[in-house]
Amino acid sequence: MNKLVDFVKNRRKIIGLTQKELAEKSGVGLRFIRELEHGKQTLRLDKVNDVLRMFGHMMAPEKIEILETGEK
Amino acid sequence: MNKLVDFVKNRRKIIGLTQKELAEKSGVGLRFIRELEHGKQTLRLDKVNDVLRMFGHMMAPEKIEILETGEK
DNA sequence: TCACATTATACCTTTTAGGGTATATAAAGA
DNA sequence: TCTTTATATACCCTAAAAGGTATAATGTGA
Repeated sequence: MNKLVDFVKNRRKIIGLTQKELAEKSGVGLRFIRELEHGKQTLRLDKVNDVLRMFGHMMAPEKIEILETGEK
Repeated sequence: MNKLVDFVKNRRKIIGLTQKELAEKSGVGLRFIRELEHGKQTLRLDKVNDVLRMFGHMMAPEKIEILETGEK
C-alpha cells in the first residue's frame, strides 16, 4: 500500500506503456522506473515528478490517514 | 507557489519551531530544511517525508490543477 | 515446446544530495 | 547602538542515487 507505487503501476498499465516507454517519455532511466515501482524510498523528488507529469500529477503533501486501529 | 515549501514554512511557524529544531526533531540536517524551504527540486523523497511526518503528512501524487489560462 | 517481449537483478561509473562546519546576513530585543 | 537568535551562503567530504549495460527471470503467444 504505497500510493506512489500503485499510482504509477496502474496509470502506466492503463495508458498501455512498458516501463521502458514510460522511462523514455518521462526522461528518466529505465532503472529509475523499476526502483520507483518497487517502492524505493530514496528517490529524487524531481525525477518522481518527471514521471508523474506524464499522468498530469505531481507530488504534494497529503494528510496521513489512520488505517489500522491498534488491536494486535 | 510551491506547495511543499509553503506547507513546511507555514506549519513550522505555527508550531513555533526554528529550522534547527525542525531539523533535529525530524532527523534531517539543518541544511536540508533550508534547501527544502528554498524550493530545491532535487530533494530525496524519504527525507522530505521525514519532515512532513512531523506534521502528520506525507508526499503523495496529486492532480495538477490548471492555474493560468493561456493569455500572455 | 520455442520465440519474443517485458520485467527483474547485478555490476560499474559518474554525479550529486546531504551533512557538517564556518561565515555572513537579517531580524528582534535590550 | 550592541547582543542574541534565526536564517542564508559557501566550502569540503562521504554516501548513494541514477544511468548504462549485461544477464536472468518471468511472462505471453505461436
